[in-house]
Amino acid sequence: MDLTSQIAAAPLFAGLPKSQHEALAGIATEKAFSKGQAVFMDGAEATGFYIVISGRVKIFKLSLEGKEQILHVFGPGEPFGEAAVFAGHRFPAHAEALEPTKTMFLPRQAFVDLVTKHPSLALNLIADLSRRLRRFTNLVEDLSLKEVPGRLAAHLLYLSERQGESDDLTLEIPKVQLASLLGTIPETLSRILARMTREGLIESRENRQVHILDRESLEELATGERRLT
Amino acid sequence: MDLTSQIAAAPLFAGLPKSQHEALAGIATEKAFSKGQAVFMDGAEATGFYIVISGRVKIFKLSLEGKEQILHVFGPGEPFGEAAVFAGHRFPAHAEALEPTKTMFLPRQAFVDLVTKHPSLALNLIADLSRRLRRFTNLVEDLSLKEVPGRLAAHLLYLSERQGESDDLTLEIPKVQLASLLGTIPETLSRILARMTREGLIESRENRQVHILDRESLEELATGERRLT
DNA sequence: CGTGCGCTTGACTTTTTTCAATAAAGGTGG
DNA sequence: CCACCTTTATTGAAAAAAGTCAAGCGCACG
Repeated sequence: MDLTSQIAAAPLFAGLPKSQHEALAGIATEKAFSKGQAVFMDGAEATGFYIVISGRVKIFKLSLEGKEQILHVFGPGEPFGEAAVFAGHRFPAHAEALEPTKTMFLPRQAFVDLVTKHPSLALNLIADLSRRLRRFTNLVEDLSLKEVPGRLAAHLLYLSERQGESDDLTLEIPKVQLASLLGTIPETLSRILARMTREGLIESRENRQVHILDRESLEELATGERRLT
Repeated sequence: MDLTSQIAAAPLFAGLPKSQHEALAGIATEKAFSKGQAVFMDGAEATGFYIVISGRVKIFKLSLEGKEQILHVFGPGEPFGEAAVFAGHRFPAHAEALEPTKTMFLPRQAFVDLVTKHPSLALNLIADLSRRLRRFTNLVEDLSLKEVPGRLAAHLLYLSERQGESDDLTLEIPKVQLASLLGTIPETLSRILARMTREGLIESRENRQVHILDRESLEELATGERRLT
C-alpha cells in the first residue's frame, strides 16, 4: 500500500480532504525497524513524530537500575511522539519496535503548519491527546491505588473486551513485557498468575492463551472489592 | 477584576484577539467554591471545563478503601477538565477546592465551536494537552520506577526551582496532600522527611518550610544514584 | 544439537502500609 | 478568652506486598 492510503487509514487524519492526505504523503517518509530496534531514545530531539503502519512499538521509561515501565504499546494506525512535537521538543521516553515494524515519519514543522491551517486536523489531534491523557489517568490510578493482582485482573478484562468479550484471550505480548506494562517484574507476574489459577479465576494455557473461568471475581479484583488470598 | 481580563490573563487564551476574549467572557460564568468543596466528581458528565481564577484545586482519584492519589494541583490561570470536553465526555477524576476558590466555567459546545474557528486557540490547547501528557509521563515514571525517598527528593527540587532556586522552600500544601501527591501516606512521608533530616540533607522547619542543606545528595536521590541508608 | 531466552519457583530482603497511640496547632462556640 | 474538638503530624511495632537473588526447566532458533 502507498503512503497516501496509509495516511487516509489513520484515525488521526480521518475527515481530511483527499488533497490533504496527498499533502501529508508529500512530507511523510517511511521508516522500518527490526525487532528490538530503537525508534528513538528518551531525551532525543523530536524533529517529528511517527505513525505505525504495521508491527508494534513500545514506549517506555527506564530506571538507572534498568527496570522498565511501558507507557504504551502502539499498533497499526496509531501515532506516537506527537506530543513532543508540541511541547518540550524532546521525546519524554524511549521507543522500540516489538517486532519488525513499518512506520511513517512526519517532520515537525510541516505538520505544525498543516495543523495550523486545518481545524479538523487540529480537532482530531486534540481528541487524540485527550484520549491519551485519560488513559494515563487510568495508568496512574492503577499504579498508585491498585496492587498487582488488581492491575492484572483489569488488564485481562481489558484484553477480553478488546478481543470480543470472549472468555478466551491472548496476552498479545511476552510476559516480560506484560510485567513491565503492569509496573512489576516477571517473577511477581508469574506468581500472581499462579495464584489466580489456583483459586480458579483463570486457566493459563500455553502460548499466551488465558481462559477466564470466573469473570465476576476478576472484576471484583480489578475494582478492589476483593483480594487474592 | 472582570471576566474579560481574567480570560486575557490565562495562558490558554494568550495570543487571541481581544474580540475573542470578549466572546469567551460572553459564554463563561463564574463559580466559587469553599475549602473542601467538590468541583466535580469522577464519572460526572463533563458539560464544560474550568479555569482557576484564584485559589487552588486538586484533581485526584480515590480507591475503594479511600486512599487518594492526587494527579494535579492547579492554581490561578490554569484550566482543568478540558480533556474531558474532547474525549469521553465524563470527568476521569474528582476535583476539589483546597482553599476558597474562584473559577470560571466554560460550557462545552461554545468552547468547541470557538476552538474549531480559531487555529491559534486550537494550537494553545494542543500545547497545553501536550505539556500535561509530559507531566503524566513523569508521574508514571516516578510512581513506578522510584521509591518514595526519590519522589520526595524530586519534588523538593522541583519546588526549589519553581520558587527561584533558593535553598529555602515552602511545601505549599499540607503534608497529607503532599503524601497523596507522591503516591504514599502521611506516615511514610513523615518517616522519610525524618530520615532526610537525620542524614543532613534537609532541615525541616515549622509551617511547611524546608531548608535544603545538601542539594547534590538530593539530586542523586531523585535520579536513583543514591539511596537513603 | 546446544545455547539462550522465556518462564517458573523457592528463599530471603526490603519497602511500604497498617494499626495504634500520642501530641501539637488552630478554629469555633460558649 | 478559654475549653473543646478537629485537623495535622509524628513515632513504634507488626504485617503485607513486592522485589532480589538464585536455580532450574523446556522449547525455539540458529
